[in-house]
Amino acid sequence: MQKELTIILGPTGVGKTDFSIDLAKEYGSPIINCDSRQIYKEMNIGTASPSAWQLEQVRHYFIHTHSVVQYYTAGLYELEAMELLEQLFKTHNRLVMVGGSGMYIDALCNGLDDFPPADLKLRDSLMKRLQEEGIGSLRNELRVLDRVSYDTIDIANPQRVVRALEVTLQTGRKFSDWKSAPKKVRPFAIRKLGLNREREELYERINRRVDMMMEEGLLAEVESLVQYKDLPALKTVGYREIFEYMDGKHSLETAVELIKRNSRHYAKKQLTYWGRDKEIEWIMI
RNA sequence: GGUGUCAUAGCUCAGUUGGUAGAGCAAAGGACUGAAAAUCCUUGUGUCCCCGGUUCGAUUCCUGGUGACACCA
Repeated sequence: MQKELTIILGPTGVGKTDFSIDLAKEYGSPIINCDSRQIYKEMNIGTASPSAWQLEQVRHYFIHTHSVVQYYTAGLYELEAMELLEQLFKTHNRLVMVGGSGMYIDALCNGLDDFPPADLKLRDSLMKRLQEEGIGSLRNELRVLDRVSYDTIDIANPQRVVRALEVTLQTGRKFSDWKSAPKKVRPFAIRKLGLNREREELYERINRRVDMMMEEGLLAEVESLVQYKDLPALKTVGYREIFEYMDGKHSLETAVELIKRNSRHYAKKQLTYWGRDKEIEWIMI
């Protein structure tokens, strides 16, 4: 029998968790998470992770399994998740995956090119140059070292310029050359189910959920993570705004409003990301 | 009741020495190959509160009205 992976995706707050548990029960499948923040054991309330009760219903993978102090990326996720799927498909024909991180999903479905692991020291020094010399300097260097990337990537986006330069300098091979590989073919079928709701309803759910997070103790959760506030994992909606409140940048009330707004922005950004993926079957709830 | 200030985009406000107007936020659209809940790009027509007056022309000046706020009674 053909092995099949069903991926449930959709904007934050749409109701993926409940949907995935129902489907997993129907399929007799565990749930593989592909949410880039629920992976972290330190982040619970603010990432709207499944509740303890929900976790008892179905076996979950990649929920609270990693630490924010680890450097984690879509590339590592691709490797770990593929290995897990290989194991699970030995005993299952159908598996359920759920999450909202578009890039993690793409990494799993199509694979990323085999860049070497990032050299974080090099990245830091490039970031420092970005601050001191401005983006123009880095752009010029990229134009000399890798003209194709210079012409094709979003040159206005510092993160992209730094990344292209970082790979080129680190490997001695142009970033654009690394990207030429075709998509990887997976040894199982993939079905993508996209959940969506009327925009207004989605936004109301998001706003309400943020209030609930505050009632459940989001403030205390974030306060307990101050020591990690500068790590990439903590640059996350719901955490960043409260760190800013703790720094006196705005009131707690304002922080909550900002979390709501930024969550709405995030939901919209997710929908834009998936807009071009024609493989997704959309379900309006 | 009197005096004063204000009334412009969904919100907060700027501005037009008289030639029908623009910022921030909200909102909408887009990009995306190891930071991705990240990072970046694009989009601003609205009875300029209402009636009248002056004027070639009023959102702008003037009379009156309405509403909000402040102070005085």
